[in-house]
Amino acid sequence: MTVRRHDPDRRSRIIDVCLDLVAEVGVAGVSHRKVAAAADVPLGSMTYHFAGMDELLREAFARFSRSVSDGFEQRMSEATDLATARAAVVEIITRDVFGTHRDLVLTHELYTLAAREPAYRELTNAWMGRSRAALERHFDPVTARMLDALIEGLTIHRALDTEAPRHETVTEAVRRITAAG
Amino acid sequence: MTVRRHDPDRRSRIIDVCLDLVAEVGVAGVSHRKVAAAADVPLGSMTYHFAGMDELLREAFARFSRSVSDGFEQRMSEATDLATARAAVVEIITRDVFGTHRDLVLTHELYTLAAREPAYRELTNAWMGRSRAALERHFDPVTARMLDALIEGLTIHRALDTEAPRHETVTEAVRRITAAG
DNA sequence: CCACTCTGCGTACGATCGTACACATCGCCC
DNA sequence: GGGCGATGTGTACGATCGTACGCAGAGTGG
Repeated sequence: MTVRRHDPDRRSRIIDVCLDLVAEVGVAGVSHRKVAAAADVPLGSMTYHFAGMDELLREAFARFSRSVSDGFEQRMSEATDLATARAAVVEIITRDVFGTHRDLVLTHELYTLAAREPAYRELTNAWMGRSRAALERHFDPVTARMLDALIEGLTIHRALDTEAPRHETVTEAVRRITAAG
Repeated sequence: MTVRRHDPDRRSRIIDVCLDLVAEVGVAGVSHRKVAAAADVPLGSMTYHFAGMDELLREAFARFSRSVSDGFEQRMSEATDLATARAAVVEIITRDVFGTHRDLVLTHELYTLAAREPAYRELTNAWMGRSRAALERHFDPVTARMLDALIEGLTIHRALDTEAPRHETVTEAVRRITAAG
């Protein structure tokens, strides 16, 4: 016995596995036992590292939202002028944000939690704040707000509507919003 | 004993109570027992009227999405020209859609389910289809698409961001999207 | 007015859940 | 090298879950 006595990344690995599990079965479907099994750690390790499921979920979604924001900033920072900034936004909508099914599901799980519990709303607030800040490197604040909302709506409709908006539609929508008033 | 032998609206009442309960504690938090208690029906009545929790949830969200769509169509049907149509969209964003906390939470719960299970995606598809059709009474199809996405994004950001977009921002965003290309 | 069917209910069962807690093992300091 | 915190683990408990199932009444045809 006594395998893996020293496993310093265990806590972090649990968080990652928890995210994968949430993506698969939803917040409603996760349990300490399932996470423990998926992460290949004993059940007692859950209560040792996390005070409860809430703490684990909050840390998991904090990590998730930070990573998405990182990608967003990265993409926007590569733009140099209006044209490339517009193109970056289109890229974000059609590729980045919900590029994987995992990200799509996790985003909605987070929104659902945020809609009900203020603690999670802090995460979405920070997320949206960073998005807007990144957009404001290229657009005025009001336009950035609109763009951020447009990105949100288009990505959701891309994911949840069988007739996804065509690429030209996305490009045109970004053009209209970013057209000088 | 033997109270309420004849109770023809029972099934419908269970569905309504289930929606309220989901709004309160989330899909993750509902159970046959809690719904039964809230609806003041015996536990056995749950399995009698519904094959399982899935069936109950699906019917509940079908009812919810239909009622939201009804309100959307109602609001858009009252518009008579471009100006009133634009105003109607602004009204929808700033008042109707997530006017109540209940609607906000239920919408996200539904989206979360739809992101993972195709059965629920049929509901969101129908919902978005009806929204677009209502918008197309006043705008061309491509613009209707963009508008629908914009409504989605703005309502979400209104709900999940402490710094909600101001009313003029919403008006301006609608104006830009609906400006003739 | 009896018997039979069908609607609806109470309860009980096995599974699974979160959490607590006693115990094993390791690294370290004297 | 021997004791002693610190770290990590296994198990057991009470609660809650979905669901099945036997039974009680009400309605109805004869």
